[in-house]
Amino acid sequence: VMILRSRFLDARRKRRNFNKQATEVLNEYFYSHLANPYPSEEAKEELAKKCAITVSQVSNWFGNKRIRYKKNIGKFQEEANLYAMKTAVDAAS
Amino acid sequence: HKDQKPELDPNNPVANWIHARSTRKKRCPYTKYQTLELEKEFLFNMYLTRDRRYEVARVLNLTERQVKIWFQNRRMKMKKMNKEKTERKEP
DNA sequence: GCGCGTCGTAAATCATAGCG
DNA sequence: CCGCTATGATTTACGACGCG
Repeated sequence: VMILRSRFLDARRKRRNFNKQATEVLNEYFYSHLANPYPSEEAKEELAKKCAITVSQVSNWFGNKRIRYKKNIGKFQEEANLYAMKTAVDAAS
Repeated sequence: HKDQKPELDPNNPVANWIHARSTRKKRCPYTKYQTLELEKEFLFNMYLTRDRRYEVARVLNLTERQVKIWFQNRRMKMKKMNKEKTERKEP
């Protein structure tokens, strides 16, 4: 019984990657708050709405992003520059 | 020649991300048997008495602290699952 | 003060998507 | 089609803080 249930729950691990614009929104927030990339509950709800995903998924994304960024800052440097530039352009316009 | 960013250290922003625990046990995944028994116990009751916790820990070769924390995490998981269910029906 | 509760998270691990 | 890694989700383990 428990085995059946655990298989059912594992089915939730069926996933799709988030679409490009959702990832853009999340990355924009992450890199524009790089000194403290911990969105409040309200900010998470707003991001969730903009990305058409759940608040839990937003939390998962930030958890994964923080740890993976920290583990290898170099790998993300290019991405960081890209989003820093983008937000600078947005601020100018 | 220097941009005045009061709160941002461009070379290592991670240094400001407070959480940096050093003396923590490495996570060790429990066996299928341990998880199954913990789930059965959870089905029996979501909250442990002290005696029950001692027994479960002894039988599964876990510490009482591990069993306590497993139940805390399991309750959080259940809460999350319930929330997801109700949110997919109401709005 | 102790002891166990929740909440949010780090870090490791899991499972698969999806690319080359 | 196949291996590999990127990615989203889940699992242990705590710190912070609350309550009786």
